[in-house]
Amino acid sequence: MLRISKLTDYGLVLLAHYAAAEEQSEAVKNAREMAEATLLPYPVVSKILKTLAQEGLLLSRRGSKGGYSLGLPPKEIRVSDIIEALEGPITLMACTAGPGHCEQEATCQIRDPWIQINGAIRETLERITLAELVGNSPTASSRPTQIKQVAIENPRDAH
Amino acid sequence: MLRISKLTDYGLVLLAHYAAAEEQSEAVKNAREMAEATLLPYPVVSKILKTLAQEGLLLSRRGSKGGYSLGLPPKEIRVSDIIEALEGPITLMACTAGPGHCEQEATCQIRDPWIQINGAIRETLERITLAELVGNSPTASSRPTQIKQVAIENPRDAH
DNA sequence: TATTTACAGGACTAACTTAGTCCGATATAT
DNA sequence: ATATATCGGACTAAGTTAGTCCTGTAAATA
Ligand code: FES
Ligand code: FES
Repeated sequence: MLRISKLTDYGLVLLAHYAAAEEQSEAVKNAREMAEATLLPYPVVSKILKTLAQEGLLLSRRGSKGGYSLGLPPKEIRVSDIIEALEGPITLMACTAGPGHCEQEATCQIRDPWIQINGAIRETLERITLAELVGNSPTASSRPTQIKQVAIENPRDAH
Repeated sequence: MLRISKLTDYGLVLLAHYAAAEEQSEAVKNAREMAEATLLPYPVVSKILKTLAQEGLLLSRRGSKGGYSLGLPPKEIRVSDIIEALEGPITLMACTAGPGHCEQEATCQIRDPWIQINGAIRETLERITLAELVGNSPTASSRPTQIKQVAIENPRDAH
């Protein structure tokens, strides 16, 4: 079903909350506050925020009055960055990750086009930022947000 | 990691073989022949072909000299059809499948944009056919195959 | 008609992945 | 000192996936 894990989904939701909080200059929120805001279990929220901090999407401050705040402006955090932080590279299948990952390589007819498809999907996710996710696209008021698709060049046409 | 299951991957590969076989008027191939061609275990191939036949992407003929052949011309089989046949609707997360699937709905800020993203990815996969996958796009000789991305309209701009 | 071939349908298992919990250590503010 | 919160990682239960196997049925052939 071509899915993203629940934890990653939570991560998106959590970062969206941080982006919204930042607008109201309440940048620092700890894991407990976020758990309450999202109705998610505290240990789960804690685990996800830790990972996001490791990956630089959040800044952490320890100790009393500690918590997390966004590590970058919402406009500079791409949806693809969030997904990659929580579940690694965006690859639909083993063989799109690089040579030697797929046992079918020897007899496979469709590796190259599939790599192109994978790239198109990844680029779609690269073109959406956290700012757009929470409705603060700089273009939002003037025209519809365009998530432009990337043209896929068929490698078989290249010669 | 945003993945497609191995079985679905195999299904793509198998259908690509059928598309290639059809060009050489060897339309009917049984599961054993396909297992040999792809180096996949016979039971696995058999299981996948059964499902694809159920879903109408392959036609089956039982008995001696039986086997499977494409149920539609390669140009009319979309990559999204194949994925949906083998793993159900293309939904990245529970909440993109419809209301009532996601426990976060009550507090969620990002459901609408996420549905748009999901749609863009699905449409990307709808625009690629099996014919293009095996290199027989009608446009392939004249210009690069363009997998056009779908513009995502931000629902927040709609009013 | 008997036999062989091949799909149909579905039960079943082992391996793997994911979701979620828990704990001891460390850093910070008061 | 003490309370607060993150850090880092181990751990478990539940769910999913990949792969196998078996019995039944349809078709071709001799
Ligand atoms: S190389 Fe992996 S499916 Fe083709
Ligand atoms: S994440 Fe499911 S409704 Fe928002």
